[in-house]
Amino acid sequence: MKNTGHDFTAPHALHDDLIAWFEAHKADLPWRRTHDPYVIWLSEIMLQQTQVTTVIPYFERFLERFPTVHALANAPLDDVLKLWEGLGYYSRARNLHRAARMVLNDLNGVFPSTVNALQQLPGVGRYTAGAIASLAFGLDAPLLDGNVIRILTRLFDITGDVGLTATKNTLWELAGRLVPSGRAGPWNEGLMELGRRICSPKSPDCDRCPLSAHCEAYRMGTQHERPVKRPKARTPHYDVTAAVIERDDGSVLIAQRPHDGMLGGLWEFPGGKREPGESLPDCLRREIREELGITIQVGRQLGTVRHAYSHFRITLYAFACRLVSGTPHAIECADWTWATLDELGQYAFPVTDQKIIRMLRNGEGQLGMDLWT
DNA sequence: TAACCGTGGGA
DNA sequence: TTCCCAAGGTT
Repeated sequence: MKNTGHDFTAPHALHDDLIAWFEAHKADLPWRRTHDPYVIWLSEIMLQQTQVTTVIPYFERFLERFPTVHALANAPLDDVLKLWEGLGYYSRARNLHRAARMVLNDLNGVFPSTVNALQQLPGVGRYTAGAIASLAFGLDAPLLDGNVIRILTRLFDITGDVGLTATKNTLWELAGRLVPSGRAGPWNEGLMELGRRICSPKSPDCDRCPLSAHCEAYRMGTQHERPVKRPKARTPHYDVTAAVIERDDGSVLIAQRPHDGMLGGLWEFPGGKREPGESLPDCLRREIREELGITIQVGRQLGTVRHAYSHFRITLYAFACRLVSGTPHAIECADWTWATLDELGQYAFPVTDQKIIRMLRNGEGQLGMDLWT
């Protein structure tokens, strides 16, 4: 164990300074109006790798539609994904739904109330378990997220690479020793609020920081160099095609992605990644044949969408297409259907396909007879 | 362990 | 434009 030279088992000005600042400056966030473990749980899942301002409208809509864990467990997964549409990391929605059913079926509807029991729920890791335990149940549990990592590496001027397990273990151990008995909730939440508003990654506002007197990095002038992390590799780029296959009645064909993997369970215009040397129409015809077992004619290009995912970038080329032969049947997709432009709103789409839909609605990509003349 | 998993905002 | 980053978890 690394000796930080501090004894945090006794009351310490660090705790009082942070909690006093938090009580004076904390924002009025929707999930701070309750201790309902279901509500805290929902907020923590949504807040994983997602900023507060992004989460708020999703949180409000979700809670209105699913006010209790019972309501969530009894809903179809497709309804949950629709409410998650655009929020990203969709495995969170699938795990949330599965966990709700576990609470109902395996735990008699009683939400788990210990760190270990919470961590048994799918989608709940060490951080989220600590957050629910301390914020909903008032337990003396630590948590370690990006904010707390930043604050602790600065407070104690920790130079280890935070991507390494050894450094993470040190930080978890430190976070555990720092939790003030009986005040874990405001302490943990105060750390995250401080990290978000004052101890920011690029431009920490040390002049307004209630902890600057305790901060070793501030004393040494190294706050901009903490935390230490190794740079990540550049992301590759791919060309991707999408087919807007229109029937005579104006409906278009959409396919549901497999429930595991990227964007699992969401709907999209069928298509896929272009192989080296392959033309865009060839790519489209191949992908549609492999996905749905049909042959299409590729018409006019409707537009392009550029998008950056976590680990790669794409340029998506959307084409107007017609069915030539065959009957669609699910091969590499989970499901498929024909839908009119109005009906598309019932399905959950990734943002890229939402942009294609927007093109169609704006008339930028006019479908119909003039495609072929 | 390291790769994978989305999206939007800010510098 | 490009890069980083955000109340992480899973495999």
